[in-house]
Amino acid sequence: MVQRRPAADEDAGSRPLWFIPPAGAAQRRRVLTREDVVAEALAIIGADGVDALSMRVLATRLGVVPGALYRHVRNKEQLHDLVLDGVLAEVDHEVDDGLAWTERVKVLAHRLRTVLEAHPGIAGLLKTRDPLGPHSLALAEAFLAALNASGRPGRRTGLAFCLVFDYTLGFALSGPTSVNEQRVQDPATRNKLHAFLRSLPADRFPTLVALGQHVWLNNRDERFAAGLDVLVGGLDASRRPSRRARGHQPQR
Amino acid sequence: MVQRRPAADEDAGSRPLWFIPPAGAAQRRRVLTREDVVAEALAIIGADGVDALSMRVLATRLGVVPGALYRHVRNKEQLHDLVLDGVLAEVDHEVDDGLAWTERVKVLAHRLRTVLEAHPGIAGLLKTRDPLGPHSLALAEAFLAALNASGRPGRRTGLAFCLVFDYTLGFALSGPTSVNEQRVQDPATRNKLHAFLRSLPADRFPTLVALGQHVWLNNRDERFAAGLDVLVGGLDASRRPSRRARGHQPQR
DNA sequence: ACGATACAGTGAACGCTGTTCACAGTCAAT
DNA sequence: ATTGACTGTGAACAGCGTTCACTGTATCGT
Repeated sequence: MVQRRPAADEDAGSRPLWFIPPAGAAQRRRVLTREDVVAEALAIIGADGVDALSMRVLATRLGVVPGALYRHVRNKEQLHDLVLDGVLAEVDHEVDDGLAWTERVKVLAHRLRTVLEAHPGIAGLLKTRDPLGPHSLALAEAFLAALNASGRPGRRTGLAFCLVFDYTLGFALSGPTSVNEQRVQDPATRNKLHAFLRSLPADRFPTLVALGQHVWLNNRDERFAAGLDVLVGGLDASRRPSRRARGHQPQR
Repeated sequence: MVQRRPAADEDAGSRPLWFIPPAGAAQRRRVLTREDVVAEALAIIGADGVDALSMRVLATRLGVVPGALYRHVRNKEQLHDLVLDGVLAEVDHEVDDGLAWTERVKVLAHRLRTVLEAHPGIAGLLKTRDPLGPHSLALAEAFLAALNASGRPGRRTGLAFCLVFDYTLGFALSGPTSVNEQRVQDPATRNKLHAFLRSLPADRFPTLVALGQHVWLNNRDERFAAGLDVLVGGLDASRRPSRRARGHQPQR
């Protein structure tokens, strides 16, 4: 991060220093590797969010000119993909087999949310780009295995997987740094917001006036947990397509 | 869109044309109004998505220099807010009161998704910015009213609202134009993807190998409908906190 | 041991973005 | 008729992702 260019001067006099780094093969020639680039990108995102990641600041922090990055990464899109898999690697996908499948799904979802929110902006990348890296696949495997234990047919398991994954991603996407959440965190602005809601014309927005203060709350954790409970509960209730869970057929 | 600057020359000779436009008061002076700007921005987004909306192309299409836009809009963020409310105005929030609350919620969610996906990228704005414009509030009122008819306490209705809204937004966000979906729409690439999934090491990814082809499918409509059914079904089952729907408490 | 070769990094440029600011021109009111 | 308010102009600033001819160095084959 400080001086990238190795001080080759001091060794110019004494000819052979072949001894010191025999490990690494073609490692010594390249002062910068793709791993370095991705690692520094992860550091930037972890510190200041994904918006702070520009090729220029990344290059500067690596002590290099912007164009040099393109020797290791095709473009910023590919950098995003690499970073994405690096982030998903932080999600522990090992779960206790003794737990019920519902609990396993919940644990995994909570872990995924935690990691995503620790890297602001990452969820936005996951929404549009596909998780096909090794770590992404491992996580998908864990989710699928848990859901598969609920004993539904494969096609419905696929739908359930998409549902849980989409929900978690969507939730993490409007992270705690969004305007939405910031506005609700500060008690003063939250009170002003509640006052605004109550001041709305009661004939046009009766339910908003009455219940608005229950919607805009500083309760991200509760919201995620409650939503996940409803969701997994719904999945549990629709394991076998009984008369209650009609309408799941792939018509249309 | 063509010649914005009015031909003021032809009227320079004959002095008073006070007769023609007495309507509009201070309307004639301004050749460009905020409504014009927002309308053109909506047209751009509707045609080419939110990424195609830059101040420069917007200004060009209005026959104006980029800086002129800042007379009507504080910055691009505010433009996004205005555009957002304009899009949400397209969602019809009238629903038949005769329907069950579950059906009303589903109808509203489907309408919201349709409108959001008709304007690629809009869902991304909704996730971070708050919907407090008049049309946004009307839609929130409709959702809340339907959910409130389920007879749960106010606090839980608020949670249910967030859940349904977040789900719909999250789903619409990874719209049909995302890489994820594009990859699955073309049968050839979809088959390659399925082959890749089957080719994974079965000892590390057993469930993925077996069920992967049920996850990556070209079934957005089915996915949304099925997810919404599970979700609303879960909400229906948890109306009264019975022994089945335990774990909704705001612990942690 | 030496010349050929591959290649990481350089520096400069291109075209794009959002935004600002002094200025010009025009309309409305005084 | 003069003043004042205000919209649109033109140019600029700083930053973005990306490309490309070039340079220097480290490695390989002879």
